[in-house]
Amino acid sequence: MKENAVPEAVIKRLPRYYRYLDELLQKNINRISSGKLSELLGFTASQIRQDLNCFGGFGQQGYGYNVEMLYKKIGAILGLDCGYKAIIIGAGYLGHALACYGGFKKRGFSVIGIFDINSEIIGTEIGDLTVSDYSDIDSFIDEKRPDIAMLTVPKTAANDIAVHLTDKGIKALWNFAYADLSLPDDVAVENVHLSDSLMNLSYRLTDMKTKGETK
Amino acid sequence: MKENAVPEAVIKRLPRYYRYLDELLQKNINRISSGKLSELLGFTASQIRQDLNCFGGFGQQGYGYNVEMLYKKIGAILGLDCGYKAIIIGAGYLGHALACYGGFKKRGFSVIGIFDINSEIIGTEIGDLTVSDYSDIDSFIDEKRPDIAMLTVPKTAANDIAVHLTDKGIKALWNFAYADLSLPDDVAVENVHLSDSLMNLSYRLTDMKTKGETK
DNA sequence: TAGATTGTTAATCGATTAACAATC
DNA sequence: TAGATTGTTAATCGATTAACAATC
Repeated sequence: MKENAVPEAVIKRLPRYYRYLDELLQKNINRISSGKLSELLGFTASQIRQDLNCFGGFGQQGYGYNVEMLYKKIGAILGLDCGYKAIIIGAGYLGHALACYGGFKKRGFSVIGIFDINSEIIGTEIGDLTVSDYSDIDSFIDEKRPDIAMLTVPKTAANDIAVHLTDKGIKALWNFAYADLSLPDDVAVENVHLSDSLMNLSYRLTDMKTKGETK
Repeated sequence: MKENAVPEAVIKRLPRYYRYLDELLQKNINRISSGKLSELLGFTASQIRQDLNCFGGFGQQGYGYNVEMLYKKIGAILGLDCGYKAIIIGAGYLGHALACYGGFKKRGFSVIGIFDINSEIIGTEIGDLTVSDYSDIDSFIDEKRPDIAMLTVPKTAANDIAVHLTDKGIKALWNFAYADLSLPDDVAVENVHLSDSLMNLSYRLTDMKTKGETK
């Protein structure tokens, strides 16, 4: 029952397993070997067996893996069956996009509130949510106990808000602000630094061009 | 002049260097040692020296690094001085968010067009751009020669659009659709799979909770 | 010159791949 | 049983860290 110290690299791959297993399920494929998964995912068969074995023997020699069982197991490992409730802080375009995206719901997350400080936005409707005043956040958290806060606020405001939310007991932050948050380490922070991602793309584009010239 | 095979891990760290060097510049700090950078960035001093040396000797023994010079060098390595032009395909909330975000401009990118197929959206204004009809994309590309396409379209449409754009000569795709694109390998693709990111956060939250119980 | 700090080599660590015995 | 495919150990590879001579 105690599966300690799963390598970070393995965790990063789990969502990808989950997505492709979902696709297999939808095609009514209920059995798969590490070799076939390898073709599909682009990981080596060896790596796949190694990865899955971090969590226990999910397969069967001579047979392979049961797709549905594997899908459920990985979902459970990822915590997708916990029914985590999320709030969005910042109702700009990005906040809107997150509120409207259906894919999260499909993976077991629910967005139960969206907040802003702009009085022109407060009260407007986004899907089935109404934008609330951020100054009401404390009582909301006390009542509804959200698990995850999605931060789509300007980077200057991000750290103060993050500190406040974690003081109120929120243990997971999905941070879209282009800033690093300073928080106690019993808080999970996942940064989505879009500028970093774009610069990475830019590097590779530039690198390809120079290699093309050299050739 | 030929600095081959820079490790992927180093590239991933470059945007972070760039961001913190920018902050140092804004504080008028123009000299920094790997030790100080280490405190700031959370990389080890050793790693920082190793990283920077992939591109040549930017520092000076007994002195450290010149912040402005380093900032410019890293910017150049990332291709930020190339003045890359981008188009956004998909003018939903996410497309809007990207179009309105000022941070890309600051890093040398310009968004020169935004496209959609929804006739209700076509013609509306987003910042200083007007949403164009995606069916006009070919002539636009021929005329304006954008370098990067940002894909914020439904996952079912993503691959076809990606293939079309790369056929038209676009060599870099920033893909926000939750799908993997099948493209020739002279095309740079950077995926932003937000669901993966959220599941990663979910894993860590879940993992923390179980560890808390065990303790 | 003496002190500081890089550039660079060597040692360590972790992750990936290969191989194969176990077993369904 | 024979064939397939896992679970797992060992080998390889790459990335990080430590150490220190070079040198500003």
